[in-house]
Amino acid sequence: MKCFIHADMDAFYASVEQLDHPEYRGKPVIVGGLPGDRRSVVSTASYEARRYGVRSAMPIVQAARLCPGGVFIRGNMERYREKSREVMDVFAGFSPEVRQLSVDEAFIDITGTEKLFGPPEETARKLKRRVREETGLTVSAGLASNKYVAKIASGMSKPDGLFAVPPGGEAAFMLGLPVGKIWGAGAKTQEAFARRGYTTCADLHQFSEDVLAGMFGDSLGAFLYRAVRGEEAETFETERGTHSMSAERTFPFDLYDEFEIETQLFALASEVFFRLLQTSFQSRTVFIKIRYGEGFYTEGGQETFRDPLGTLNEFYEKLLALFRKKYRPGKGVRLLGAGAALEARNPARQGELFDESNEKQRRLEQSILEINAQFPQAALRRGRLITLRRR
DNA sequence: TCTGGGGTCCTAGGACCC
DNA sequence: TCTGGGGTCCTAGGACCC
Repeated sequence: MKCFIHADMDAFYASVEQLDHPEYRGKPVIVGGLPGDRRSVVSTASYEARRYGVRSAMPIVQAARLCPGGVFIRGNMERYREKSREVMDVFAGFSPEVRQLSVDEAFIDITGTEKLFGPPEETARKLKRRVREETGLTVSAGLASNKYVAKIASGMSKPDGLFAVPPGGEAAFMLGLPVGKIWGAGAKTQEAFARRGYTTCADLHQFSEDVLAGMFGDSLGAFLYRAVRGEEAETFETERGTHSMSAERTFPFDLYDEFEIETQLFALASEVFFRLLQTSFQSRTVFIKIRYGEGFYTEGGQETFRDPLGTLNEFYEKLLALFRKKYRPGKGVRLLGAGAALEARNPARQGELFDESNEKQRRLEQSILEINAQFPQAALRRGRLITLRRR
């Protein structure tokens, strides 16, 4: 019998802030932006802040109205990632099979670890204690015979709880839940449930897989059929790798000036390209994203080329061409994004990356990358960005 | 109350090939 | 001389997750 823990940190970013700043403990902490930050949203609200109605994804200005006395913090991803590594190290002490889902949660396969840590519930309690002792943070745990049910169970126990679904009790556990608890059915699917009058998993359980597929499409239908029965989600069974890399920025005020927009595009291209250089991937596909202030309307464009990208300059030129093709002049740009689809580097064609014409440019870009890595504060970038900073 | 940033996966249509 | 069918790659858009 398989046995999994889903471990999910409680209000992770806010908890790290309260750990690092004892004066914030017991206070409503809101990570995501300062009260005056236009267009920022709440990333994490501490449980104290949730009592005021503050929630993730809520605009910061709204959070500031609900909780004027709150401690507002923009956030420090570097620090959260560092803390995340500490937590994951603790998990690794309980099983070699740890599957990290995001910065603050993971599945831990504890199948067959009874001799080392005792029965599953005891193991989960030990894990929670170890996380608290070694990192100063609390974690909620769900325990079940498969990852999907463990994931839902951990959500039932927040904060700092433990919820165990007994083996064989998976379907009964799911059937008692409202459709809102189905992980993988978001706002749109919830609306579709509501239109049809479905409120609990039991309402969905009465349908065959074919009927669900007819209502929701083959893929979602098959997923829902399994989910309400407490069966493993197939997406958890396939190992997934990195397929793309991107950066995007929402501007406090819409941009209208084309030079400024293109300068921002260059900044995004630099970010992505230098991150790309630090991986073992190459890219032949670039993409952009434009969101207009008017109507919150978003459109994208992408293009695939025969040969992999060689230089930042080349990446930027390709993004710029796409942008000029898509952009509707005169419209205010709210958000701009740039990215690249990744593929394994082809060693046979490696030589082409270093062809004559690109070699000088590549060396220059590589040294900029190295200097930036060594002296982050130096921020050595191309002239175009320096111009941007002065404006 | 206007709605972040970084990702993955799915769908649907068109091009192209056999 | 009326236009099959399956596989694969590409593009655009959307749903969903934390």
